[in-house]
Parts: sequence; C-alpha cells; structure tokens
Amino acid sequence: MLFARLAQVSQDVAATSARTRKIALLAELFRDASADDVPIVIPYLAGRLPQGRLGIGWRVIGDPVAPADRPRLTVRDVDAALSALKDVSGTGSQTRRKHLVAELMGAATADEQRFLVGLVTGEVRQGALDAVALEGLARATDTPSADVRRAVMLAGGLQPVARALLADGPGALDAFRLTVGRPVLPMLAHSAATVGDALDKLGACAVEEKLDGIRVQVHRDGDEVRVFTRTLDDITERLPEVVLAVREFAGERFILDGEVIALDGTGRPRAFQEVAGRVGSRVDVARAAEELPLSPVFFDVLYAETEEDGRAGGPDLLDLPYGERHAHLVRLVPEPMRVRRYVVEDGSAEEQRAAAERFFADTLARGHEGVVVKELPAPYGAGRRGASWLKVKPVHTLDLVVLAAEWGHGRRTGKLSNLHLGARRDDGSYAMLGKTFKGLTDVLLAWQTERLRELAVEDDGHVVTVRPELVVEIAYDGLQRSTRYPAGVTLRFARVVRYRDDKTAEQADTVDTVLAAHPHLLDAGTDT
DNA sequence: TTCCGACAGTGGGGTCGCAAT
DNA sequence: ATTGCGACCCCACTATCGGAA
Repeated sequence: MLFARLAQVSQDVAATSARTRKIALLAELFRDASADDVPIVIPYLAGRLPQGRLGIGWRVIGDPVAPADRPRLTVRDVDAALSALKDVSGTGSQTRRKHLVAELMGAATADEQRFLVGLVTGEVRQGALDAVALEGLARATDTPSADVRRAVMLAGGLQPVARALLADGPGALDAFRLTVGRPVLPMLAHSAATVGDALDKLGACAVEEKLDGIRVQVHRDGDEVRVFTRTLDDITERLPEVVLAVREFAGERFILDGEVIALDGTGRPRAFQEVAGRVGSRVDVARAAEELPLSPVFFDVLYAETEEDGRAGGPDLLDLPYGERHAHLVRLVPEPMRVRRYVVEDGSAEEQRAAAERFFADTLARGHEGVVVKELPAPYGAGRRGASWLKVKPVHTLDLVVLAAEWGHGRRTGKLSNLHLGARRDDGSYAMLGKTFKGLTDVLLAWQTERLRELAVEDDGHVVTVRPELVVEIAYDGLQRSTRYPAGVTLRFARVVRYRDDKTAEQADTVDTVLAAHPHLLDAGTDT
C-alpha cells in the first residue's frame, strides 16, 4: 500500500467528527490493505510508530526538505526507513541520522511529509484510535463487530486479529480463544461517588477492598507461571515471589486477576510509589525482592480446569456470573491471598447497606484506597470499562492559589489550561504542590484564560506567571512524596472543582494544614 | 425525542533504565 | 557522575457521537 494513501485517509478522518464517516473511511482503507501492511498501518492510524519513539523531534525532522512531486513511498518503505533510523545510535551518529531523515523526507510529497512529521513527533490527532479502527475492520471484512471485539480482547490487541481477518476472512476469528499463557485485556471499573450510589445502581453485589498496587493477570500451566500487567506486559521475571506463591495453589491450569501490593511489618499497605518502584526494578530482582517483598491478592478467575469438568461448560469462565466465578476462586486461592469482601443481596435492607458502609470505613482504616462494588450476576467484560464494577474512593479538597498556567495543546490551543497550584506558607510566600488541567468545562477554560491574562506578570510562551490572587477548589486523592516540589509532597490526581470567588488568597489553605490532613505520610517521611 | 454508554483528548506524578553529555 | 528522555505504572474529567430506551 502506498504511504500517500494512508496519509490521505488520516487527513480525511481527522477532518470529520462523525464516527460513522471515520469508520467508512477506515473500512475502505482496510479493503485495500494486505495482511503484511497491518502491523504498520494499525499503529500509524493510531498515531504511533511500531518502533516506539525514535528519539528525534523537531530538531532533526523539522528542517525543510524539498518534497517529491509524485507519491512513490509504500508504507513498508517508510517503516524500513524509520527502523534504520532507530538502529543508528552512538557517537557521531547525528550526521548519519540527519542524512537518513533528509533521504526519507525528500522521497515524500508535501502531504506525506506533514503526516510523517506528525507521526514522529507524536502529534497525529484524528479522533480515531483502536475502537474506530475495529469497527472499520469489521465492516471491511463483513464480520460482526461484536465478534471482532471479542477476538481483540482475547488476543490483547487489534493487530493480530486484523492480520488474521485480512489473510483468511471471518473464519479466522475461531482461532482466538481464551488460552492459558496468552493474556487478555482486563476488565476495568467506573467510578461512583459513594457506596450508597453504587449499591443503588447494582442490586446484588460484592463490596471488595480496592488495593493500591499494580494490577496483575497470572497464568499457570503446571509449573509454568506467567505474570502480566494491565497493558499485557510480561513481568514474570520481576516477581519471583508471586510465581512461587501461585505454584502452591490448588489446580494446575488457571488464569487469575488480582493486584500486587507491599505490606509493612504490621500488615498495613505500603505507599503505591514503593510498589511501583519495586515492579519497575529489573536489574537486581533478587535484592529488590528481599528489600520489598510483594504480596499478590486475587479477586477473580477467568479460566480454571477442574477434576469434575464436563458439567460446568468448560474451563473458560468469562461468561459465568461473578458470583460463580468467585466460587472457583475460593477453591483455588487460599484466603489470605483473596481480597476481603462483603456481599450485599438484591433488594438489600437498611442493615446491609449500613454494613457495606462500615466495610468501606474499615477498609480505609486499614490503609487501603477504597472499595470496588461488583455486580454478582455480571460476566467478566474483558477489555471493557463495564458499568458492573464501580470503584468508590474518598475525595479530599483544598482551596489553593493559582500561581501560573500553561498554554494548552490540541483543542486547548490558545487557552490557558494547566494550572500551577500553591499553598500558603507562614511567611506569605507560596509552595507549589502540583498542577492540574482536569475538571474544566469549555466555559470555565475560556473564563480562566481571560482572568489569568489579567493577572499575568510574565509569559515565556509556555508558562504564564500570574499574581497569586485567584483561589480554586481542588479535589485530590491524597498526598504522595515528591522530590520535585518544595514542600516535599504533591497532590495525587488533582482536579478542579470550582473557582472560589468568595475567597481571597489569604484565606486559602496553608502547607501546614495540607500536611496535617495526611499524618500517615509524615510518618512515612521520617524513616529511611 | 431524550438519555446514556463508549471514545478520544488533555494532560498529571513517580520510577526505572539507558543513552548522551 | 549527571541529565534527559521514553516506557510503564497509577489516573480524572469533559465533549461528542450515535445507538438504546
């Protein structure tokens, strides 16, 4: 396939906001694509490169090169050129890279150059990622989109499914079955404000601990155990203690869904940052495991072979109600490695609701993040952010002062978007606690742009510094330790609730009150 | 006709590990 | 030795389209 074709379709897709039109355009493209084009075309359509980032930006690719007058590059030509570019590294490679870039750009038309620059700098935005591409693929191959979606969830991505469909037609989907050793996209949760709201929506459900660690999907086939993350990265080699623990479970072949966390000497969970650091450590795993052992805790099972199979409909449990899947979990996983839960029956009486609230409070008191309320009759919605799982977390708020704001990108171009948030110090100065761009409506975005411009004292083209007068109410999930910000802490998941026109900067919250609201963090900060 | 689920976009902080300086 | 940067971890929220109700 010609690269120009792809560049043209990308431009057309970006130019329309109608999803149906985007799908039709992509379907046309897929009809003309060969199976071999797929591993290149799919990432390009999503604005990604199969090679990942190339380590070059405007400095290298921004130099103008006379465009070709006729398109002749194929998508595979471009892919090969970018691979070559990625391979060139080491001292004295700069001129070689520049040469390769000039060669590629010189072979591209003006339209192709624009698309290439967008790809390399990560600025392709066309309102069509995998979901729209999936629909287009279904249309192009005359396959029901629900079938394609299920295959994608089981394959862990669109690419292998697209390749199979284009090479062999709809029949190829049969090959995508739940298989031990091949990860599937995990089910995700929506949010609810309170436990009561969640119960109102769900009926019969289980209220479970929400643990603040790293999501894991664990596959076991005899002694062979593999551990995958939420994005299906294989992290088995980094978690030896999880492998050992799972080998002791009852059952030889199964797939579990859970979380790994770290516990301190008293059984309280350690900070997320510590767990993430441990899971990210690859060099000296044995030492890292000794210093911070991880505990796997499971809440679901997707596949399990049993001795008395034959009556239950096979080992694939995805379509079983959660209540029944949990019975399998109990059979496989010993109690301390299952999340704690409280079951609420349908049409629950007041006592049960009160008990669910107490479970939530107790879970927080034990140092965990919150709860997830799960509908018991619901199947496992692989890869979906299903409405049958609702997470509930406590929300804290602060009144902070806007110290500066950054010019936005994309649809926020020309708007002051990302706010720098400060808390007062005793001496009247401000300590920056972090940034946020979340929670703003278009109306509020326009308003704050105007207002902040009035307060501006400096604009370096990226950050606009303002007089510290505007007070904004910020919601956040907690504090985490920081080496970047002066108070040694930063807000986790900060978002705007509203502007406080009724408050002056002198009435905003102070660093001391912020720290006092999170005493556990101060404890953590004192040890080594 | 209205409602609501699914998506895309717009970025936040931390950590690790590698390449360049 | 330091620094910059990409890749992953965690993530909230709004606007929009289009099918469901």
